[in-house]
Amino acid sequence: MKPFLASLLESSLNSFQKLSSTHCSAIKHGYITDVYISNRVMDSYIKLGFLGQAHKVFDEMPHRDSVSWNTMISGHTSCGKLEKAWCLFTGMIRSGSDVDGYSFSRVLKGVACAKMFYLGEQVHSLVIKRGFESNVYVGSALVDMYAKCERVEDAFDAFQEISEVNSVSWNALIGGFVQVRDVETAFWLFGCMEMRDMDDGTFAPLLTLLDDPMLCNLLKEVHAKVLKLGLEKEITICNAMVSSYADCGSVSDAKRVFDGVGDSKDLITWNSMLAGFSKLEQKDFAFELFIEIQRTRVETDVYTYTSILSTCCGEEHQVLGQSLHCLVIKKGLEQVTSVSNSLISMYIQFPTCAMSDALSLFESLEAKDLVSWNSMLTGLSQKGPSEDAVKFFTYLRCSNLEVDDYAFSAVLRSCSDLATLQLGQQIHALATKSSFESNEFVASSLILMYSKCGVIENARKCFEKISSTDSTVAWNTMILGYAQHGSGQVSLSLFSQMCNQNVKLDHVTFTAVLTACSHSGLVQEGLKLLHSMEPVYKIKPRMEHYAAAVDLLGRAGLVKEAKELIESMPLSPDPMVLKTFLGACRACGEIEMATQVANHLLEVEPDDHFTYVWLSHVYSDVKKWEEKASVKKVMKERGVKKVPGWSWIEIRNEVCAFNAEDRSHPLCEEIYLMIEDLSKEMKWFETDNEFDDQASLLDVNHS
DNA sequence: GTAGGGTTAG
Repeated sequence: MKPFLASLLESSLNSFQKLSSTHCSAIKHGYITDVYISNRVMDSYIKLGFLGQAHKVFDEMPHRDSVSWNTMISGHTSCGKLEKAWCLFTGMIRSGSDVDGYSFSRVLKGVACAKMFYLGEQVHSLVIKRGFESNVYVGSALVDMYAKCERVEDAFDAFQEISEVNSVSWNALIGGFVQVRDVETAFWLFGCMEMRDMDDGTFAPLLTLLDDPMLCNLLKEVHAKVLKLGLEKEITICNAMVSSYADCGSVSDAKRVFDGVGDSKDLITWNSMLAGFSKLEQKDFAFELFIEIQRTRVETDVYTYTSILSTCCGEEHQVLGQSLHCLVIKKGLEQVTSVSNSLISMYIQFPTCAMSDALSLFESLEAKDLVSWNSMLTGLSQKGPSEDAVKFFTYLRCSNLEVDDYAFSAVLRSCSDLATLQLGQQIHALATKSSFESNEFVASSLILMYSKCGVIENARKCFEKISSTDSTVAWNTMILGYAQHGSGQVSLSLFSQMCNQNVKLDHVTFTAVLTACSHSGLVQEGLKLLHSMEPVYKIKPRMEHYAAAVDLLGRAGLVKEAKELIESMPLSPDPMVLKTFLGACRACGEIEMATQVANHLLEVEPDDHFTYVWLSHVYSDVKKWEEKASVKKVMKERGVKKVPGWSWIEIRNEVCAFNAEDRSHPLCEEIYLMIEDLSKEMKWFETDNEFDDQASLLDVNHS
């Protein structure tokens, strides 16, 4: 009878009805009292996902053996119910049942998934007590538990206790080093492995470490090894490889691997390629692929939507983004935190008034996480008003979430924008307390904040405290800080240090050094840098670099050279370059040229108040009152209003804002008397710093 | 009847 029932149970694996009728017949024939039969019934219920039914059988069993306990333990661990699994495990010990290798490996799996390190240590001591540490199953489960808890040294110790390690033991150990992103050790261990032990479980996690263009050659070596071992058809390897090639910047290699998978693609293959296109700014390919996924009727998931939503940014994708939002609602994914976070950051990046859409999404999201908060905070710090970003930061601190490096970095950028030193210092103290002071992004924002507030020595201190010496963003910010402070030579010497220490340069580095040259009148140095960007540093000059160079020439009074530079540009100059040039014309008194450029700008950007105001200044300079009046008239006709430039000063935690000729302050008389005194004093100290007394267009800040 | 692996948002 036993074999009959066993085979019946086997055949009823995919049907609850068949299984319950078999169960009934087992009860009817009295076979359910048999431990073996009951264990099989329990196991089948669990496999069909009916844990409650299995538990009922377990509770009603007159006799239980180790298999009964182990089956129930793994039933609970595999669906994440560690607490219940742990109760069963301790119950098993109390009942005097024989705790064996199966029990340990299963309970350890649950502990690993829940990352309950302290429970894991307790199990480990029991493992030693009962002499199971050399058992490859138990040992590998221990390695995995320590690895998942990020205790790589303990994982290594447990690994060494295993008498005969196999590929699973190796993979679990390497997985630990992958998780803590210790590339060196992970690859060292990989080098120690025998070829025969390497399988898909070895390569897939290792590949996730290769996510930088600098590691592209290593990626190709690993790829070659995969081919050598004949593992190139393994889907997990292919999926990881698509992501790695994309992260290393090679979209063509990613696509080649993706195409090589043929019809065996699973959802992760599609999602990896989609994320790759999205990351590498191949937006059109991403949209095409998304449509192809729909066409092939592959069931999409959360990953598919987060990737495609992050592809939609900017004006051209606004309508598409909104349609995708509808699709998300239709699919019932709007309350999934990661999807909603993608929607929030998508709306924030849309150019037209999308902050309120983002905010209403944020407010209606039930399970907000740190990414949700930080997305909003970053949006507010980029689009303003900065005061709101600061308020939002205080709300975040009142929530039960821990403020992280993203949040600190964003709110400090708003402090820079507001130039509120005291508030910035308070947030600096908070960041230090939370150990984020040496984080490259937080430190860079601190550098920015102190530079903007004029305390360059504190900016330098923050720069010195950064843990990684190769942080491009930190170097860039420091260079820019000195540039704005008028210490161009210091900026240039930092730039050469950066080159000597092989810190990666990017386009921002050049904007910063060109600004430095511009503010310190280092014309030749600046031009040399601009012209060496592409041939020496392989970075193509962008519009902002030309604008900085035009500013450099303009401040030096070399308006003809500025004109020639614009004419020699490989790109046609954008309004920013032309506005900078307009400033140069005004400074050099080139009225005709200024009029020409301004007229062109008035055609391209008729709604921008900037050109009208500057052109009218140009005419005032040379007392051409009629022309000035006609500019004002056109401005009025077109309904363009001057946006006043505001300045502000922080006094005892309070920000006082004022603009030109402002007489609204109660202490106005005294303030103006003080300004008069200071002006007199300044005249005494007037130096030969001729390049810094002209307002730079690039520095103009409006609130 | 035991242990390991690939995709997302700030």
